[in-house]
Amino acid sequence: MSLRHAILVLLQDQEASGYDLAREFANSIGLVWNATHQQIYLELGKLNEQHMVSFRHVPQEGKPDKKLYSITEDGRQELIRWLKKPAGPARIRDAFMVKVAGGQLADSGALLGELEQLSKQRRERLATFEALAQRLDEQGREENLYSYLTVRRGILDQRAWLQWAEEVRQALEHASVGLPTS
Amino acid sequence: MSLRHAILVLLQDQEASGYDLAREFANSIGLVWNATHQQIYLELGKLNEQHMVSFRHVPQEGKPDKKLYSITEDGRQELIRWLKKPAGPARIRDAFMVKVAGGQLADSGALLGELEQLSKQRRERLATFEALAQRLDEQGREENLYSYLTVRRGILDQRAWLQWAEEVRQALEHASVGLPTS
DNA sequence: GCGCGCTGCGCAATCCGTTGTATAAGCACT
DNA sequence: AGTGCTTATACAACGGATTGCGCAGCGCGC
Repeated sequence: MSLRHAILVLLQDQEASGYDLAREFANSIGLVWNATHQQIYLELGKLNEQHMVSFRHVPQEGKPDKKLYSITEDGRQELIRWLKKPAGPARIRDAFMVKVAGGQLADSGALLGELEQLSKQRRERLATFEALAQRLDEQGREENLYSYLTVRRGILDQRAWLQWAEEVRQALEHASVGLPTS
Repeated sequence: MSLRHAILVLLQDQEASGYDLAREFANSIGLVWNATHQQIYLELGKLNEQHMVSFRHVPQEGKPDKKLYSITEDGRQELIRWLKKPAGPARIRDAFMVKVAGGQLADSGALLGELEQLSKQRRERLATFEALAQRLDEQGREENLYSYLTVRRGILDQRAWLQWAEEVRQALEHASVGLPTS
């Protein structure tokens, strides 16, 4: 259970609403830990009850009011405590990979189409991360060291995936030559 | 929910016991989809009720009896149906990455130690995958195409991680020069 | 004028997944 | 003789995660 810790890490830099956090989970941190808005709102509620975060109401015009959360001293202590003990093993659930593994039964054309679509998403993400890395570098890499390293992980991950996708594309195009396209 | 589909993919090649599957989930497929033995036994039970797998009792001496499961025609149909529809997004839970992102509060020394340990595991995995890839290649890459591509994904993933780890190591060693080790 | 998408919050039900416990036999080490 | 690992299966309890639903107003395009 370290969704709470991921939230605390994000709140360390700046106060944020549940909605803000949900967006960050969909982008940057999403590469490493994902969560939906329902999960985040629930966890923020629990963290508040346990005095690890506090919030202030911010009325807005044209938009719904929001709650801006910030980390408390208790929250910071909990984060430090958690950082000290070894992290649990990384877990993944990649349905597309399962499909590739079972590819004999699949339609190569459909698989290639899906691969193209995912590649497009990965290329976009790569561009975003590269821009972000450059920005952090210009601002001073030392001050943003941990953010910079996290983004680097994202970049290397996207590149590795895209390289693999290229291998798959070539292999499947070869394999589907002369086969029915259906 | 595609633990069931991962199981069906594995059973496509050969019949296996719950224990066999658990081992495969801990190794090869574990890179892509992980599951514990309890989860697997439970899912096998459900798959059996829904006539997607069948099993035969195999009495053993010196060891407990086992149930060897194989995929049925219904199971194969379900797999094909699932392969046709687009895969859900990949999900990850990497607690160590969360720790790096929140690294300002952490002890660099401890983080470096954990990094070393994880690197060792990754290097071992890389060696296993490289050996497996070579074996598949010698047996004929065409016949084992989908297994080969899955293993390639594993190799590229480990290499990318190790490259990143090297960057982190250098950055943290720089950063911790002159700082208190506590 | 109508639908769609974005911003923003939240509840409820159900399903998935983890953790703990249990049984049972052989083998290796101390 | 005791401890712990491996093979092999399984139940029960709890907590985490997904899915479905609901409210609410603004802006954009057709």
